[in-house]
Amino acid sequence: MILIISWNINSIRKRITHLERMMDAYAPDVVCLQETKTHDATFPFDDVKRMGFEHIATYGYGGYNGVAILSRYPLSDIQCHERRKKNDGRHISAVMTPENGAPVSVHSIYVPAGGEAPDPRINDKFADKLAFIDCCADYFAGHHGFRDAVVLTGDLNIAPLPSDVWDHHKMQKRIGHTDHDIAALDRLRRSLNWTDAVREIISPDDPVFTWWSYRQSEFKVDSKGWRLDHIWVSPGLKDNIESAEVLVDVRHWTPASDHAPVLVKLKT
DNA sequence: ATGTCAGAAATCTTCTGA
Repeated sequence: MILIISWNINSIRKRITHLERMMDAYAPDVVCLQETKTHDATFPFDDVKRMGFEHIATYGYGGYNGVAILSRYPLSDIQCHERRKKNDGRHISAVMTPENGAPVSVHSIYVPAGGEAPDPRINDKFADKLAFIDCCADYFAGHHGFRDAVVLTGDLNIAPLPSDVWDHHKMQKRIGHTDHDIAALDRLRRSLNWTDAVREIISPDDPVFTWWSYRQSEFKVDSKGWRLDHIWVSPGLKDNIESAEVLVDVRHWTPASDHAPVLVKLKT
């Protein structure tokens, strides 16, 4: 069994006690983080190692972005990926080898949010988001050697299904739920014939959210969110999905990240 | 336009990104 968590932590230094609490409560084997918001020089390596995660891969980018992989098991072939010719701390991967299991390739990805205007012709940030996703799709399509055991995780900043937002009609013109977003995410999904692990377990008819805005003063964590964070598996792992859930209660731990972790268990 | 966070650079506050 491999227990994987993906979490946009919104500053690992601000959230270090929450990270420890989550490790204790859910005992994951590997944790993929996004928005660590720290240079590698100020990454809290000692704290994370003390939690039992001695194998750490980080790709920091100062006060913004930043991704990491924290593992109980050895990591090899750590790669910080340049995407659309920018080195801005948005994609890291490593191969994790469990004690009594086969190696698994693990990816932690932070897709650009995309700004406000839902038209890539006038909104450079949105065009950059779509270009980033296409670069990831090209990369995975060219890496058939890893097809058997790959896990893609992260804040993909897209909610693809009507049940992934709290009001499908209202959100169709909002970045993250536009036709452009959904088409781009589908191109990425087809790049390696990925399976959306959460939707294998939870019916596509049921609302599932991983993000709730800080800006809604009366936000209801259970009812008014978006599913922006995902864990996908390659075809070779599709039949290994044992369970999947969003750790909604973590969104209530103050001071909270605006994202809740996603947890998937894989049979090995 | 608005709401609320986090980090940076420079202060007792404003900016940027989300």
